[in-house]
Amino acid sequence: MKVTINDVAKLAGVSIKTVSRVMNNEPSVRQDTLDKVMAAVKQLQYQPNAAARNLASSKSYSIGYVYDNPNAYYIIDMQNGLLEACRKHGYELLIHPTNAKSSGIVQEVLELVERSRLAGLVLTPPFSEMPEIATALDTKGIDYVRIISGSTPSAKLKNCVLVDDFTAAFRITNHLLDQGHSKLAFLCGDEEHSSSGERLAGFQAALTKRGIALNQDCIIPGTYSFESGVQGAQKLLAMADKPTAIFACNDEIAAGALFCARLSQITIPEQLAIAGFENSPFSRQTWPPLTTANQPNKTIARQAAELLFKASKQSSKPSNFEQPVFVPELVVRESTRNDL
Amino acid sequence: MKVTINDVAKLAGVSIKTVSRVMNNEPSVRQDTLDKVMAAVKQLQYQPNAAARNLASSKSYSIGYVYDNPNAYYIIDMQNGLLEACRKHGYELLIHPTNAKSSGIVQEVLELVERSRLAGLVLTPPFSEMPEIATALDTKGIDYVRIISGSTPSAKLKNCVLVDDFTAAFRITNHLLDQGHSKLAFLCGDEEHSSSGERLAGFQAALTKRGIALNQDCIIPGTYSFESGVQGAQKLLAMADKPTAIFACNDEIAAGALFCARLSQITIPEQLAIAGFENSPFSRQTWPPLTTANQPNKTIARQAAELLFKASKQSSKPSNFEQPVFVPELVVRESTRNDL
DNA sequence: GCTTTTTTGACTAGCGCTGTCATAATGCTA
DNA sequence: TAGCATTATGACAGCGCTAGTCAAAAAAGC
Repeated sequence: MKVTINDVAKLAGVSIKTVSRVMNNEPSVRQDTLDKVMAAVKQLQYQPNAAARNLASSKSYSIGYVYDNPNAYYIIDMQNGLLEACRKHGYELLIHPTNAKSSGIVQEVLELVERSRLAGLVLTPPFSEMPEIATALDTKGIDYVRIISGSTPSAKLKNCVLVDDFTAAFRITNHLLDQGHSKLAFLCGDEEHSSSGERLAGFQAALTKRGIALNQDCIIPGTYSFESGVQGAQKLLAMADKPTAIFACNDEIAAGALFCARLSQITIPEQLAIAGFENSPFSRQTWPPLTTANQPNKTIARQAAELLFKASKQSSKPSNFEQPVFVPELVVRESTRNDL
Repeated sequence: MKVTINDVAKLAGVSIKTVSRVMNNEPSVRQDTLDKVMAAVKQLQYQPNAAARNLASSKSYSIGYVYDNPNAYYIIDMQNGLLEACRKHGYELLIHPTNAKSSGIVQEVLELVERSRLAGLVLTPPFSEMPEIATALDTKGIDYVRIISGSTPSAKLKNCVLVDDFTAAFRITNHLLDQGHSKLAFLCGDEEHSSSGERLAGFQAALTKRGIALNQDCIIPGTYSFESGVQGAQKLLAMADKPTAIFACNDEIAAGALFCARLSQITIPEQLAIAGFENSPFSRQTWPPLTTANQPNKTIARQAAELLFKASKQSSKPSNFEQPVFVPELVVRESTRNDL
């Protein structure tokens, strides 16, 4: 029933210690003994007891995913990506949704790591952008990888996976301009998410480059939610000089804007173009479908986890970090295509 | 730094074993020693080491959630509900998405439990409806709770949380009939999910009760997906004698039907009423918003976990199971309200 | 064939906790 | 208040594994 390291050792005709060496990828094991052991492992379907391992080595084989994000699609994608990497490397994933705005958040994260003996943490916005968390983790020597908005790797951004929101937003905006729009508006996401700021910056840069003036009233603060999109669009559509194109900070906001436009009997894309960001499933399910930028969350998450594993294995080399950069690609759909 | 049970014992002036007793809510600890220990625990912020506990007791403090469901909102709600219960009882949650249709699924689940030393499993459709899984778990003596479609508690459905899809569907259909519709259609979900069958049964029962004939061609097989809704609606709208109301098996299908109707220039709800099921966030985000049935997934999940904990604590009493029944409530919105 | 290097094994000592069972403290009865 | 039944507490072994130390064995090098 329960297979222990002993059984494997016996079957392979080697000592416990050797099996242990194999299981922990220690060097100085000959190829043929390694094969013998692996064969026995496979035959017995041996799975080392994580608890015992953990206890004996004070290493752990699980990582944590801390998040506070109302976007179900985002979370699921992230989770699946992390899980994929975890399975590959024999780790477990502990999910920890929490409230980013609670006062004891740093303490909470620290306790989580300690209590569950985590090997490391994957942080998404807004946690990945909270310096107090990074500092606390650094101090305690806890490994972590942040998924963060940015385009240029740098030392300060060690252990980060970057998502180049700026460039993606720049391209979306260009697309809007290419459609002949000149009165553009921007619906922001939560301001504590730097992605919102980056996307806005990309938007502005594109306008500037084309020499198109931006009415500052057309930048509407908001949150990453459908409701925020509805309200933001309401404000915009109430303006005397209505914009003809809206760039929403994510698909949910865009869907809200679409909803509002429909309420106001405005046709999309003829009277108003709307673009979103993220390429979440419902950007395909609105009517008309949304132009957006494809943010490969699952892949991003997988990379983040891989980085974390790499880090915790050679935790001595701190500066040698890769910093993958993802640039979400433009996806054009009917919500902006008035040329069709 | 690292607080062990030893430190607590010393500070409280008792033996390690007594602290252990307190931590495990064992009886026969006097009130005053209990207080002393609790004080020490609080002062040191002691958190028992799960790995050591696990190893020593061969009990485990984590449960698994096995799922295969493309519906992000559903998963997130379930997860959050489970997590809530887990936190309350000091358990951890291990999530395990997988493919229900893979051939080795029973084996996979069994291995999962063994490898991760799980205290039990929460199963949602379609896993909760696979007899081979229930049998395998029973044989191995593994605790589990199923979330399943049904209205009447029974011995066969021990360790189940029931969702009364039949009654909810009956009510939705009644609502449709109350709006004056007589040509109704039904868009099914995956047939391996019994919820689809139950909802269809409720639908049919309501029609029968009112003496309204149902055109069998108006029952369209499908899956729980947006695309399926689009395709299903396409078929219905191509019929010579179009239905005037569609009951979709869930909100996603309904959204797909809505999408299709829009493509066909059909106005909702004037020319066609559409109802969904589940009350997921986007039932509020379509245009017009969807009439649906509110399925309290988070609460359901919490209950399921609570049941599981109860079961694993007193695993000797098998028949004494509660079987909570949830009846999703009708939520009327614009997609069916042609009286307004 | 002999030395050097690389692999392997036997053994030991925990990791932090729980289970068992013996012992001590307390409560109860007469 | 002795004498017994209870209840509360503690000593100790051990869960399955890792890690370190050496020593023995095997392979490689000259």
